[in-house]
Amino acid sequence: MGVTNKKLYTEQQNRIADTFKLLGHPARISILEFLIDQNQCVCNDLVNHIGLAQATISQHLRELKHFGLIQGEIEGTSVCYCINAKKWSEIHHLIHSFTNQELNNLQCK
Amino acid sequence: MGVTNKKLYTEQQNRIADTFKLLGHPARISILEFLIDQNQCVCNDLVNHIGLAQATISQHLRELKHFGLIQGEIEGTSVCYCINAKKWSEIHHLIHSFTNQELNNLQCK
DNA sequence: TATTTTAATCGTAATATTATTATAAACAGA
DNA sequence: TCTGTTTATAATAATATTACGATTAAAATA
Repeated sequence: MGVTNKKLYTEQQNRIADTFKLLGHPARISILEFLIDQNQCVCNDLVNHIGLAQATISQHLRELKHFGLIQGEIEGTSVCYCINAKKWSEIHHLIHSFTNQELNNLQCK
Repeated sequence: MGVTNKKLYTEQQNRIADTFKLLGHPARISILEFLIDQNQCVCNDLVNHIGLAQATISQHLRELKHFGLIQGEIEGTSVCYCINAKKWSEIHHLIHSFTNQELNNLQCK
């Protein structure tokens, strides 16, 4: 138990859920907002801005990176991160296609 | 450890993350899609449709209900669930306001 | 070369989540 | 009333997530 059985769902359902899950932590929301605002930044900027331990920020950055939502470039001793605009757009459309669904004759009687 | 310190983030960031988190499981995506498609349904319909144990479906329904995204009405021995259209719309707008943000001069050099 | 800076990773602990079976409660119908 | 149906909840187990400190690795700088 405790393990999600992905075979019960369609690929699309898993894709949507995985995307929502990635965004389902305030640290990652904060990181993304900071990146959108600042255009780019370095790991240490986020440590100072958010107030989590460096290792924790690094862990969140790794998740965002593995998903392809951000990318990092080594610049000397630091790593410059920015959002991958293509992936951001993909995610936006995927999420929008789900939340934008029309509810027709709802309301339980 | 293992506990998210919500005080590090703004109310809005927590609200957005909580919303994404709620939607971050394929069973709940599947439930919502079924409800959108069928307009309304009963717990047992979902058990048959998804293939999880009844108690597990009930647990997911409870989370969606606590969030206000669905509502249930007792009808004899069963409970008729449907989506709360107002909350669905709120969530749609909240999420959209986040994912729709413009990325200006991105790309790490 | 030695030191400092920066970020990734390892090891670990606390907590949360997901799933199950068993049980209880509420109602319908024989 | 007794029985079956339906759903919720309790108890529990497995796994995932989040956070931290310590360590490592790589590059810049003294």
